[in-house]
Amino acid sequence: MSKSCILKHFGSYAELEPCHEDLLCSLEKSPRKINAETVLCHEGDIAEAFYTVLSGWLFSYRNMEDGTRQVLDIFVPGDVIGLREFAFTHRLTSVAALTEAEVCEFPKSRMAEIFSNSVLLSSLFFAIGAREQAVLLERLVNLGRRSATQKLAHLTLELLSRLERTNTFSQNEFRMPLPQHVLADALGLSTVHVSRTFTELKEEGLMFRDNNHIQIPNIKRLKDFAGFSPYYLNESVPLDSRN
Amino acid sequence: MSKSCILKHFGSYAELEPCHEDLLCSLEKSPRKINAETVLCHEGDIAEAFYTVLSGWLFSYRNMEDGTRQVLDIFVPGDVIGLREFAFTHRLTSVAALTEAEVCEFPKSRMAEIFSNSVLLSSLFFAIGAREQAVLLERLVNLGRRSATQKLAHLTLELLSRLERTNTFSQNEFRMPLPQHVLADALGLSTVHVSRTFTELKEEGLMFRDNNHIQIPNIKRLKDFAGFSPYYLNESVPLDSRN
DNA sequence: AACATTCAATAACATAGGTTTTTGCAATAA
DNA sequence: TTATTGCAAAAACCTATGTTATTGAATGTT
Repeated sequence: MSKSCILKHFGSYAELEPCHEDLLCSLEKSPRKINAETVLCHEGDIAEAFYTVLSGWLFSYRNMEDGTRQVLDIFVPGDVIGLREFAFTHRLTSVAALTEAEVCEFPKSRMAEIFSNSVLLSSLFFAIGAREQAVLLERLVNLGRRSATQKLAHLTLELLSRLERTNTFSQNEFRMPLPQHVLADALGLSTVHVSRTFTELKEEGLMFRDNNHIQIPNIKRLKDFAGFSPYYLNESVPLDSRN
Repeated sequence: MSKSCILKHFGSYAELEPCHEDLLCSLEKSPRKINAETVLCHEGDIAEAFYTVLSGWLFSYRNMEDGTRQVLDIFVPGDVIGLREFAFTHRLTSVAALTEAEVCEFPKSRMAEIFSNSVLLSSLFFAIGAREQAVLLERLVNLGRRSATQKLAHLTLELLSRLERTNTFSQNEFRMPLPQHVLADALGLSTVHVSRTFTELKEEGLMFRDNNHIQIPNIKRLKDFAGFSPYYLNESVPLDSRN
């Protein structure tokens, strides 16, 4: 849990000057701890704040009328939760924690402040929103036109790739604290089929999972298999740091 | 084709003053006509401009390695094409016209101008991006957790709802110029199954289609059936018009 | 007219993934 | 130790949707 995870995250998109850093840091005041399995907010609640994720994993989801559920976002440290609700009075999804986590609440109204004080930070937030769209887009492709094995491999690679933006680790293994029923709800599959799919990936030697621990013996092979190209996560327009 | 479609569209989100209108109108200089079936830009191209849609329908898509295709956005008059590529140097998807259409190109660099000149317009563009996210989110739910009939009904209702924001018409019928293979690629289905699904909806009396013309005898019944709630399209935060 | 092309409907058959159920294995509680 | 609970694996069976083909209607082309 480094001092400012959001700084590290935002800083990976643009050169930040002290004035920007101060403004960003002020969005991480008074962190709040939440336990695993705890619901942070509910679909339909009044949405008056965003959250930055300091540590831990969270996810957003929608409960369907037929008792089914769709998982929509997975949040890791450095992410901002709820940006899209800037345009809405009520929450579009519920959000819950997957692990113990720390989040910092900051009110929507602070966005106006950002828009009026800094062109760079305005651009930066706009760019973050654009990247969120790119992630959703890729998930749409995943759900629409890939097989269960590809879906699972692709989502795993997406998460690994996003973690690599701010962390470095052994490249071919990492912890992914998503139980199979959450993966199922994220990929539009049944839990049983997620299990089958893991054993299939294991039998193919593409990917191994043991108790949330993922191992990928040959990343390139898995990427080819899943049709994963990371440019939608890692390529970005350099933003100018004046003002 | 009214004089400024984008004004009408943006104006439905916030009270615009003359200075904002001037700025927005300047994004609709020199419209360019494109024919149906024409490709406007290709995935991987350098992305240096957005487009506003003056008239006609377009769609964005991704061609997959296995010859398959995923349709990602459907654009109608008033929409902005390519906003999400603000954060990328290359296009994430290809875009093509469904009907004869008119679009206006404006360079990405104009966004900086907007960010530095008007807090209201900054907020507005941010809000448009947020709404685009909400649409993608709902599509994710659609692909992940709904049956083929619900998917088709839901997408139809989404489009009707979006058109109603700036147009008014007979409420239960409209023109939806999407051939079945485009619907299939948007919903992750086969063309054959889209056809089956239309006849099923017809047999249930929920929805009729003849040559791109859609009729919905009982909107409420169809919305209930599809699990469609329009708040993600029509509810919005009022934006302040100072500056 | 004759022909080609596109789009949609239909049928017959194949399969990926869903459902239900049983089992095993940890981790925690009693 | 013995229950209890929560995941995950596996098996058997079911169904929604995919695939391949055929046909017809509408439209465009020569």
